[in-house]
Amino acid sequence: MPDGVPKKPSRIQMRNRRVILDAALNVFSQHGYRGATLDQIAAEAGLSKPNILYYFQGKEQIHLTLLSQLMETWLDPLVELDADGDPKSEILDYVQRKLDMARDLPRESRLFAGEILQGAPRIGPRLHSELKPLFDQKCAVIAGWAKAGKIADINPQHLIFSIWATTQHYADFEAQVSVLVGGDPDAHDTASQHLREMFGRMLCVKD
Amino acid sequence: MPDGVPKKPSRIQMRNRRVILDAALNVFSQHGYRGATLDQIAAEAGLSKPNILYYFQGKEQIHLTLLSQLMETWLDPLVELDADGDPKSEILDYVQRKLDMARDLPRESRLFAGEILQGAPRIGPRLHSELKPLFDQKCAVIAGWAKAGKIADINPQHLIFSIWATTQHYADFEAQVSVLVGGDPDAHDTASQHLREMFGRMLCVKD
DNA sequence: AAAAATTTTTACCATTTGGTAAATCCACGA
DNA sequence: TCGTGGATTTACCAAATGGTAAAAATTTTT
Repeated sequence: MPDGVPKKPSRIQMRNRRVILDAALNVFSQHGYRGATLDQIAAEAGLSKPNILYYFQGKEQIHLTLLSQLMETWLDPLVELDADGDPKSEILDYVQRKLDMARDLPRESRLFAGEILQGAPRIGPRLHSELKPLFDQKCAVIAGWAKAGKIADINPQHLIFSIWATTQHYADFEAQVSVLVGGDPDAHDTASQHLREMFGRMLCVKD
Repeated sequence: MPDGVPKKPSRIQMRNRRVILDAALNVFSQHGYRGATLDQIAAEAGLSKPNILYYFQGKEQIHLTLLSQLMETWLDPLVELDADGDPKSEILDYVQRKLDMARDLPRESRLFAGEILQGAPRIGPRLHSELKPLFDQKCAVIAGWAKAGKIADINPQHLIFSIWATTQHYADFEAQVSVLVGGDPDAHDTASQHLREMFGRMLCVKD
């Protein structure tokens, strides 16, 4: 048998790994890294603690696996921002994709927020190696649009920060948002309309 | 001696309480509630753990004291939003005050963010009793300005959310921001200019 | 200075928590 | 059906953690 080549995971392995990661996402996103316990994760997954540790080397590895998987999903909307598309609608569509993600993946959003809030102790390196290059590239695209007069002359970096901040706010600060605008079933659409209006105006080229 | 009337705290009590709360703010804001330990707080404060517990009933009370004190500071910029002032500059000044707070009180911002991120388990009641009434009141003020044609017809609730999100982002996501725009000494001014531009455009009454 | 009150330290304790060793269970191919 | 390797449980453990009791030290009051 060739060494170093892991054999393909069995059906049970596939299922349990997924179950554990899903349970861990619930617990980590709600309580943060140190606030989460293996017992909680095990209970949520319907498995025993030693059984969890049969599939993952430890608590940190579970957390790291989640963050790694998340990275790709998280950057995807920005990857899709097309330099050859219509500038204004490219950016507004990006806003919409991020807002939809905050609605559809609030646990992931909070997991990421918690990690950054604590100084990115575990995902820091990937911010440099993965996020930074993509960010710089897309900033250059936006700067190009601005220079060409296709959109207003704004600061691309801070524009992206504002998009991240406003969209993720609805997931990360949901506890506060729900207190202040509780029970509105159309909340997502209202937010979408508001952000479209805001960033639409921001990008308009003034005469 | 009259019962229930606490005598005034001594000089030592005043000093140590302040020292402990400052140390706790450092630790809680960096590691979150459960991630923080009394030993860490004690070390940071330069006191022994039992001595900490001589001044506060327990870990939770320290955290709660911090959040309580923070509430006032946190709402202050919004309190100052004046219904009788010039609408556009009132709002832009509010943005500026919030951004300055993110720069000057990043620990407080992260403490608050961490609490909300985890579902506001300890400060939840105060969101209802203190934040909500103020929020509703100021939303009404802004709605009045919009109705009177003094500013664009925007959604006041989501406008405030966007202001909170964009300003606090610089404190709460500082680990990410510093990776992406590292080492710019004028970062705060650049952000200020960007937000002025963005919210200024947002509020302009279109013809 | 002596007494009283407050502050600090020393020495603990019970529980929680991440993790391990080894025995047992079980699915599945020969 | 029986053996085998993967999957699961049982029974632990050491360290960390929030917290306490009581003695000792220090400050304040008389």
